[in-house]
Formats: sequence, structure tokens, C-alpha cells
Amino acid sequence: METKGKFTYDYERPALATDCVIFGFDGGELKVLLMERETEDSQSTWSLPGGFVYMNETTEESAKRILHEKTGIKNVFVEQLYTFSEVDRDPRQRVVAVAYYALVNNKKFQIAAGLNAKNVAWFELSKMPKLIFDHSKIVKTALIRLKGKVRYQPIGFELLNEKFTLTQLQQLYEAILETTTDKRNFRKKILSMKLLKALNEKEQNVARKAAQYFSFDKQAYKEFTHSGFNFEL
Amino acid sequence: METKGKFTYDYERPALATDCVIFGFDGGELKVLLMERETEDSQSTWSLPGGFVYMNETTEESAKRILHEKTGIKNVFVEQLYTFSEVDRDPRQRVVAVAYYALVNNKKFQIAAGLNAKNVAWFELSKMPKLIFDHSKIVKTALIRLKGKVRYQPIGFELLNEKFTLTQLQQLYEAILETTTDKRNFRKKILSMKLLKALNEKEQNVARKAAQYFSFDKQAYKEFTHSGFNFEL
DNA sequence: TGGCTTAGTGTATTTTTAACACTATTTATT
DNA sequence: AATAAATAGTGTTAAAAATACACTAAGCCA
Repeated sequence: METKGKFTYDYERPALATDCVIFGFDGGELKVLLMERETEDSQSTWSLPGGFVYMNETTEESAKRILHEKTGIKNVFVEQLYTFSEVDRDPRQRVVAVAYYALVNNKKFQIAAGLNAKNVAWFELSKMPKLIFDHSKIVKTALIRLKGKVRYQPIGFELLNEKFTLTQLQQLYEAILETTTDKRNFRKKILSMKLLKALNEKEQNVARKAAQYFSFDKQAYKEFTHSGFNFEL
Repeated sequence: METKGKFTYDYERPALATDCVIFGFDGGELKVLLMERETEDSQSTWSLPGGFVYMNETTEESAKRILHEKTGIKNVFVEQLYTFSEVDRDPRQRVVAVAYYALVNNKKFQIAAGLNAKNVAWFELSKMPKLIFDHSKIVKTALIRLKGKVRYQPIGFELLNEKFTLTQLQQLYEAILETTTDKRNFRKKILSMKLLKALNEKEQNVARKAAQYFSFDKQAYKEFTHSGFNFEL
């Protein structure tokens, strides 16, 4: 128990923190951004970016602030995941963590990737190092959520640039859902929802037929949902 | 800030509480169990059962403990809903609330209903009183979750007795999803999953043809999911 | 015994999903 | 200039699932 501090309560309180699982998509692979810290015995351990919640911010604001402070990423999709409260999850003190997950598009992915020299790095899911505390469990929970959610909410687009090809979109879904899909059937289904705008623009400098660029039409999606339709893939 | 207390920290901490949305199903209606408290000005206000998290319990244990202490209900389905952290959600002090929702079957519903004389009561969703703080928002969030979840997880059964008729089951789904369904199609679909066991028992004392009782077959569901099938209604 | 009430059941149509293979375009290579 | 390499883009058919729809069965009551 702290004694030097200056905030005193008439009952004991857990500390409250936020942790963030940051997903990116690159090279056909789903990746997670992790931070490295040196421990006292000068071993390195990896963890999710996280920190304590301030008194004047919500947990969502806290997660976004920490995301920005620690990785430079801002203005991305962030959603609450789950609150982890095992009594001994942090052996040093009782910390309850409200976990969030973020989806980072390819452009911001590259910026975050540029920070590699420092203490953050992208990891493929199959190549994740051991993580501190219950952070592996948090990542696992985030993956399950992402897999479930991507099928009935158009959040996958958050992982691509504003303009993307149908092949990229299909690869994204295949990576997240760990499936393969027939190209024609995938295109038929996604185009039938009329939520994609075909742009007057094609890929450049590719040694093959250049693919058409599309963008997600947020306005059409609004009307789509208001008409009682449900996104589903 | 408290001054008489004996727990002191070197930075300010929000209080951590749990609140619980308790769903019951009776008379073809989905209901929520609420608590009444007297305020200082002797007006009554309604709220979700809730309380502070102890240092030696997880938030889930806290929610279950409080549920039991305040309503007598235990051994029911309880699942984490969402963490509410608006800075001013409780005007008296900063409280972050981890909300849970519980599904109470009809038998336990009746017991809880018997507490009516005291300070708890079941309310139909359309007849809910004004609630304290952000508790209406919490109920709304719980409803959205229940609606979403009931379609791809067999949690609806938690709201019925162990034995139930297909008509009861259908009414439950219709109440939660706010839809109507064709009786033959509903039966065809639910029975095709082979997750219901027909019991050698019928309704008693009804002034019409007595309906067959069924129960949910947990063992079959385990095998069902392990075979890669998904519950879906 | 006739009336009331809800249980229980089958078929035909429409819609959705799944399976499947070739041509078109662009760049790189020789 | 011709050809090879790579991936974009496209339509049809068959199977499965969802939907729409109406009568008979059983038990109690008046």
C-alpha cells in the first residue's frame, strides 16, 4: 500500500488502466503492433500499449491518448473490447484493464512501421512473442471479436486505404476469417450490396492487368442501414 | 476528496463498480429487474442493482455477488456487457462501472418476483421508469447485445425453464427480436439443428391440446459446435 | 356433443449459396 | 515484334435454404 501519496480513500481501490490491441494489414497478413520494454533484469518483454486512466477522461479517451502517445497513431477506428479484472493479472498491484482494439489502415501502418527502430514493431499473428501479464489473452479475445464483427459490420475497410482493389478486400477477409473464397462469388456478393464506389482509377506500375480501385461509400451505407438492410459477408 | 480514509495512492483513482441488467421472461414479455431507493428528498428512484468492486474479486465475481446480495438470485447466466466511464456519469464522484447482464429463468423469475414487496420489481421494457445516472443507456446497450447474441448463441434457453414448449421458445424469440415468425418454419429450423430433446411429458391442466415439452441438449450442442456447426436462428 | 383454443404438420416457390474455367490486359523478356 | 508471365475480370448451372401458406388433431368446457 502506498503511503507517500496524497490521494486517500476510505476503501481500497483497484488501479484502472487501458490496453490496446492494434491491428494492421500488410502483405496479405493480419498484424498486431507491440511494444518492447526492458525489465529490471535487462530482459526484454513485449506488451500491448497501455497506461492508467486519468480522472478527467473516459476509458475510450484514455485508450486513444495512449495509442497516440506511444505509437503516434491517431484518428483511427477504436472500439471497446472487454474489461480484464483477474485479481493477479498484474503481480505488482491490482490493476483492472479496460481493453480496446484499433484498426489501422495501410498508410498509417507504414508510418507506425517506420517507428520500428524504436520500441514498437508489427508482428504477424503466428509469430507473436510471449507477452506480459494476460496480454496474449487480450489479443486472442480481440481476434475473436474481429472475426465475429467483420462479418456483419463493414469495419474491414478500416484496415485498407481509402482506395483499394477487390482482390485486396478479399485477401483481407480471407486473412481475418482464415478461409478462402471463390473470387467470383466474393465479388458478386460484395458488389450486390452497392456499398462500393468504383473509382476512375486503376493500379499503376504493375506487371499485369491493372485492377480497378474502389472505395467504401459511407453515405450509401447510412441509407442502406436506415432501409433495414444488414451488411453481411 | 476523502480525508478520513486509510487507503492512500500517489495518483487519483476512479472508483470501480459493477451494475447488472437482469432479464426475465414472463407472460410472453421480456422484463428487467430494477431496484428502488429513497433519495435524500424522499423521492424514489429506480436503478440497476450495483455496487463497488472488492480488491479480492474479479468484476464478474463482483456482479454475481451483488446480484445475489440484492435480489437473492444466483447460479444464472451472467456475462460482461460493457464498461461505462463517462466522467460525470455519477455526479457525486468519478465511478467507472463494468456492466453485466444476467438471464434469469422463469422459475427463478418467480422467486425474484416474490420479493416485490421489498425494493425490487420486474418491469416490461415498454414500461420502465426513469433510471438513475446512465442506467437507461446501460439497459439499452444490454438489449442490443441480447438481440444480437440470441441469434447465434443458444442463450435464449437461459430465460426459460429447463423444460419448455416450442411455442414458448418461439414467443421468447419473438419478444427479444421484436419480430413474428411462421410457426412451421420456426419449428423446422430449430428442430433441424437437433439440439432439442423431446421429453416424455406434456403440459398439464390446459383447456386445449397439451403441448410437448422439450429441453435443450447441452451435450448435443457441445458436439454440434465441435463439428464446426454454428447455431443460428 | 358441439364449440373453443392452441398443437402440430407438408409442400411448392423463391432466394441464396456454391461450384466451376476461361478471356483480357499489362509489363517484362527475348 | 512476338511471346511469356501474372493477375483482373466475368456468367451459368445446380444445390440448399428460406419463405409463404392452411388445414387437422387433441383436450377441455359449457
